[in-house]
Amino acid sequence: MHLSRRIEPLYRELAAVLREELQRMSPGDYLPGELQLAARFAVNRHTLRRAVDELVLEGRLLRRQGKGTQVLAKPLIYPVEAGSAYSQSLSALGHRVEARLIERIRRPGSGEECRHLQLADGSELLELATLRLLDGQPMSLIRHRFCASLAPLLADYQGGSLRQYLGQRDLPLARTFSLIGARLPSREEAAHLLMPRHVPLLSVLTLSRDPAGRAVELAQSSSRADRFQYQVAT
Amino acid sequence: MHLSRRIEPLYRELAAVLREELQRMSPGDYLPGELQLAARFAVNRHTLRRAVDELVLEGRLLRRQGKGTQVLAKPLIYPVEAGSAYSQSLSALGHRVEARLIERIRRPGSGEECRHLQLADGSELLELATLRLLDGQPMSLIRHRFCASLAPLLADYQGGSLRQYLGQRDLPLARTFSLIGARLPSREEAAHLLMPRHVPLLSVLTLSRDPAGRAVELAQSSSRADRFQYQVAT
DNA sequence: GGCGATTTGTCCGTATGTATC
DNA sequence: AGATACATACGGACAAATCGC
Repeated sequence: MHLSRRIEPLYRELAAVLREELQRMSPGDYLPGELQLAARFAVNRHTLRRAVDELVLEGRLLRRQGKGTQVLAKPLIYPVEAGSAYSQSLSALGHRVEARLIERIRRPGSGEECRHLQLADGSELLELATLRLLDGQPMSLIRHRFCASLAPLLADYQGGSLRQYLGQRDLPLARTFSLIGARLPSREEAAHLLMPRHVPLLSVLTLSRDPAGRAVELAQSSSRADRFQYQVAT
Repeated sequence: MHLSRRIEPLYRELAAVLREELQRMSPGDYLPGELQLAARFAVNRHTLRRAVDELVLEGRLLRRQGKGTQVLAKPLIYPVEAGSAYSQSLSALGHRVEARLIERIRRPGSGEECRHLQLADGSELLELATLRLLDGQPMSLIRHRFCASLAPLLADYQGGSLRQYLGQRDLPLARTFSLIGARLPSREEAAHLLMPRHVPLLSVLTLSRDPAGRAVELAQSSSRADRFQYQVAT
């Protein structure tokens, strides 16, 4: 049925055409519907979808069921000072920083978590999950874990800088070490961060201590690697 | 035709089942064929393929046309001190470290490279590319860039620890800063590192200075994020 | 809020191409 | 050359999310 032996599969040729056309579109624009595009290229809708899959995987398009497929902006990279608090270094650069609390749960800690926090194995932890936005764009997810005894102190936290919140309540924190890795996002993480599945997350595990040296917070931040770099000064 | 409203799409449920079953298989094992698996779960082959797609994207499976679909090894993660020399921290832990020189070229530096190295714009650079292996497994690619005037000093380098080589020639180096990011490998990088395209690289740009404070080496290391984490102590 | 219309998401069926052994 | 495996492409159907009326 195929007219000639193509060197490239059809869906990849389509992807190349679309990729080229995207450059003449503006971020935020919507692609024509799938049926419409499939008709234009005279291919089956599945073949067109497969082509669009490629561009979604490359981070160029965002698909939303019921709405359409949108052209994404080319990402900027924000270098973040690894040593300082999350919000400070960026807002100092004139960026608008937001932190939204998206989850607050109590649960028993894993062995490793309790070890880091110097708690007895299986101690109850308070976990807060926050979504960080930079200039309105979702950038990072952070899971903060505290000993559950700190729950009263954190009861009023609803968003904004967590470091500042704790500092105002006489619990200033300082980082003691960080473990930096990278991985692909889970489906939930990708959904929260409005990002494609294939773009890596830069993942940083940090342990923070109070002035007396007690381990207080174990935080796991996961940031879009296409928008973030961590800078470590020595 | 659907029996009930599923919370998760079928292909994701299948993926979860397969992911679980993979843990009882050994690296190198082949999955049963797609038709066979589809029959076992009583789904269409496309639906099964979609489930396997998920696991391939997660880096758990390797598909090869005509051969089959193979279980990949669960990677070990080596924490590496970000501040110290590459070889030292790992060989101290009892790992076998190798460095192979794979390229040596002279070329004009880009604006950014020259700026970091405090050279005039367009100055000639010497670039060495090394492949690092840990316990026989390729782990990292490093591109070292020096001012070309150092070429005589580096003429004899053929592999092994570069820091040690320079230290023995009265040019000890110390890191001044690191910029850490993550990205997916290029086709070439994936080939050198014998890794799948969808596993992220942890990428670290470091500038090193000699005891007099002169910027000497700009190094860009790219390490398999499924095997490496960087540890930063503060 | 309800109700279509539109758009993307999932699933099935079938056929054929291509790589490997 | 034949068998088997994955890859691509076509087709149809319905589900689920979104939006406007």
